[in-house]
Amino acid sequence: MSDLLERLRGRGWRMTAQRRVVAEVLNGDHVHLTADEVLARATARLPEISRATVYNTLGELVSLGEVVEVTAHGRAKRYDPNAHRPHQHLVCSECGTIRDVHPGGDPLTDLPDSERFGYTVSEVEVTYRGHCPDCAGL
Amino acid sequence: MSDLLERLRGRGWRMTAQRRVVAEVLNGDHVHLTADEVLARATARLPEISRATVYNTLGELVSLGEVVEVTAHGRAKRYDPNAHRPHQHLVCSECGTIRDVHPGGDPLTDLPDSERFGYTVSEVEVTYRGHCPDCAGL
DNA sequence: TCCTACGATGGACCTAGTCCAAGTCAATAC
DNA sequence: GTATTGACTTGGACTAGGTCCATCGTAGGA
Ligand SMILES: [Mn+2]
Ligand SMILES: [Mn+2]
Ligand SMILES: [Zn+2]
Ligand SMILES: [Zn+2]
Repeated sequence: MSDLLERLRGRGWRMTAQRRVVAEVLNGDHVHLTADEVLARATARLPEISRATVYNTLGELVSLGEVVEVTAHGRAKRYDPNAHRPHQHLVCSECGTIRDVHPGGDPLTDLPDSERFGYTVSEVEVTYRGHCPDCAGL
Repeated sequence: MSDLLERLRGRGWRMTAQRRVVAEVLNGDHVHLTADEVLARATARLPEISRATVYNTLGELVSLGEVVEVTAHGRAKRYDPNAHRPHQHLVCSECGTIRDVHPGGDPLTDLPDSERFGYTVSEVEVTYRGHCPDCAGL
């Protein structure tokens, strides 16, 4: 969405061509790209963009809460712009394909106080793993 | 436990000094070591053991289901010998300390069929993140 | 005791990601 | 419009975590 760019400008983000293309590449709702995939797509629009800038920009978007990092069992992290609707992920352990899933209820509240050991718990990441229809005929 | 070694021998595992020390190092219930930590402790007992062997052995223990891998947001994987009692993890995002937690119920059944998209879902990993008591005074 | 297939070794290699000194430019001020 | 400047970008070196492989060693069966 271009209102992502609006929001960022409103937060005092200095708008550069590089940041714009990274934000554009992440446009959409079922996007789970690796940093290298973001780089490839950004390079198609702005050939001189560098890897370091892609990593910097992704890191900033994450700390602004506009993008969430999805960690994937030994593979490269994926960057998910769908940060405003909480959801979880279903990953094919064969080919790595990711689907968004929305189980009911907040998994954070499933953790009773007696199991928190004085921690301030602020986040929970749930990853379901299995085989996608394509990989099922293993 | 030494009955881990028993079980492994029963499965036809060829018993070597290296495999024995790796299994011994992983002895215990609240153990979440990285491969490098396993290597360091194994080296203390058997100085000539190699990094490759530690990785090989950990990989085998994982595929035998005797150890589970815990992935940790950009840090090194951790190896958890507590594979027979299902549990989840609470991680301090500051210092990386891990606690075992046992929320009630099977999180796998929380995912309705309508949210499975034809996948054969076999596994779920839940990671709670927050600050441990020591790191709370940030 | 001998044999051999399975396991161990160490060093090269790889991928994902971080860091840095130097150059560039967006935004503000005039 | 021009000057200024600190924030942003760059490419390449660097690191951590992990894999691969040719060769050597040995556990366990005959
Ligand atoms: Mn998602
Ligand atoms: Mn554990
Ligand atoms: Zn698949
Ligand atoms: Zn901590």
